[in-house]
Amino acid sequence: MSQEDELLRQRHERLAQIRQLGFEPYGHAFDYTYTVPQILSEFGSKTTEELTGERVNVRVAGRILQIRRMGKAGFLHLLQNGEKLQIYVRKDAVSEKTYALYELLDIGDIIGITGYLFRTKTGELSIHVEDIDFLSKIMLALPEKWHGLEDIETRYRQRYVDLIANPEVRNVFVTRSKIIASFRRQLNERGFLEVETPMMQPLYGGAAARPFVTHHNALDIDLYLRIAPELYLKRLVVGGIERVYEINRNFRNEGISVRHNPEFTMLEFYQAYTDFRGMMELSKQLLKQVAIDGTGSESITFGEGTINFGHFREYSMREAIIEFWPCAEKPSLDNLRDPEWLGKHSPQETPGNALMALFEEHAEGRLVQPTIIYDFPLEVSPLSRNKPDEPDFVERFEIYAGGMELANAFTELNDPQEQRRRFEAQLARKAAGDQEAHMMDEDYIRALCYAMPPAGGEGIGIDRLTMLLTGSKSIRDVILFPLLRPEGEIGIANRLRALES
RNA sequence: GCUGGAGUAGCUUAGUUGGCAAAGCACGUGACUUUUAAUCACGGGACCGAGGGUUCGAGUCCCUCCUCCGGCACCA
Repeated sequence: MSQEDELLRQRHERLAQIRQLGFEPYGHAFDYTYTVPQILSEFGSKTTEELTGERVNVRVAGRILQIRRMGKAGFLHLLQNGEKLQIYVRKDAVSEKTYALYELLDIGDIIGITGYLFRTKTGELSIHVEDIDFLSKIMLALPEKWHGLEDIETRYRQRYVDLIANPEVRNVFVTRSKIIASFRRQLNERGFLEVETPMMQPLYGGAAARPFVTHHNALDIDLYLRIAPELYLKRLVVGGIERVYEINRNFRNEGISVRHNPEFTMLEFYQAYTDFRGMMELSKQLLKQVAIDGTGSESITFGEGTINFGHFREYSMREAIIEFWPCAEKPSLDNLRDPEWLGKHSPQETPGNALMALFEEHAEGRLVQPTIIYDFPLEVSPLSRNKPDEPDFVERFEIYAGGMELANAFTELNDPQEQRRRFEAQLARKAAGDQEAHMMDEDYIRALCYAMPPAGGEGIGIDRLTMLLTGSKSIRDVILFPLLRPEGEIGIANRLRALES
């Protein structure tokens, strides 16, 4: 018999013994008076004398992480909400039935404890157990206590085991939640309305990306999972929702990397009567406060250095290319304005695309400290307003930190004629084979024909920001269930069935 | 898609030039009523990712495939 089948059989047998003792091992409520973290924060500083002077009775539930049995007594560690508390069971302090249950407990079982707080000889705050409720039975073996679960594939596939074996993983997702809560609070305080717009769209747009396609049976139409909410949110600005935001998933049918997951979370917000300069100011305020709310400080450690969200450098795209040019003979601003020079230094088909490619090649990865890059070429910005004094460029900026693009913002294009021309240019690119070119969205143009107020808009990648604020090197570490290939036969159903026969 | 690396017991790992697959934790039995990776004794547990091949003999060498990780490409 294999090890795993042997363990299953042992635990199946123990389940029967627990039932024989009169415990119902699944699905009944347990009224606790404290959680483990509450006990630790409330009584963690109490002395032995204080705890014995005024006895503190508690009822606590949790998962057994460790058992140290010593004859007619034993110590267990309970895990709840990412924190551990020791409990102490001794034969002469509990009923015969409770002690019999204690002897059947496995690491990983979930139990409820009734008892009182005390400190052990070595000073550890613990619960002196008076009664045990059995709440749920583990059937499989947890990873070992010292190294925990290290296999990356298992950690992602079985995040539930990862969270038990590596309790610190929980902190990443606590921080992620704080980041999102901070954006919500800050935007709500500024009068922004949170909305939800379609994730399944008959036409996709608002970004350059290939979509996922799905099908609605009753209507018999193909739908696209959205690559961005942008065009819907701007329809709402037309409709008079002058400050609007959405925090939700985007789906892009492209490669996977340490910075890319096919579904990812984006904050997009739009504000009427401002422009990209206004969005810059707002971004700085939002990001600084999010860093504080998420980590307690505007300055965070990332890799070997620190990143300070209290200060943002600013370069035009051309300045950044010059600043970070890899060799001593740097190009001049005039070089970067010269289509011929750009054509010689990049295989891209247009000067704007060439400039963008040079920026991404030389500058992007080196923008570790929060940096605002502004002045984007028109060709890579189909939804941004032109710069009045330089019509081949647009009023757009991106924010980089930790060598990654975090945010993208611009003065929204609200001229329907110009928007029509931009869509037509995209259609031409699509006809020429660009699979990521935009589609013509006539309803969106119709909306602009009802007049959209001038507005600034911005998108912030929540996953990447979470990476920075939690020191995570891979986007998979900030997504609970990152996309992996299907696992294949697991076989647990067959093994459970075999236990019953 | 291209390219480098990894896959050995439930977990974490070792495995020499090709020669009987090891260890710690976990598990089982026994001892132990304040332990801290508890301790002590004994025991069970592996189709070495899958499939082929070379060989008297393959965890080890060769081929194909699967999964994961990193890089490139694509993208935010």
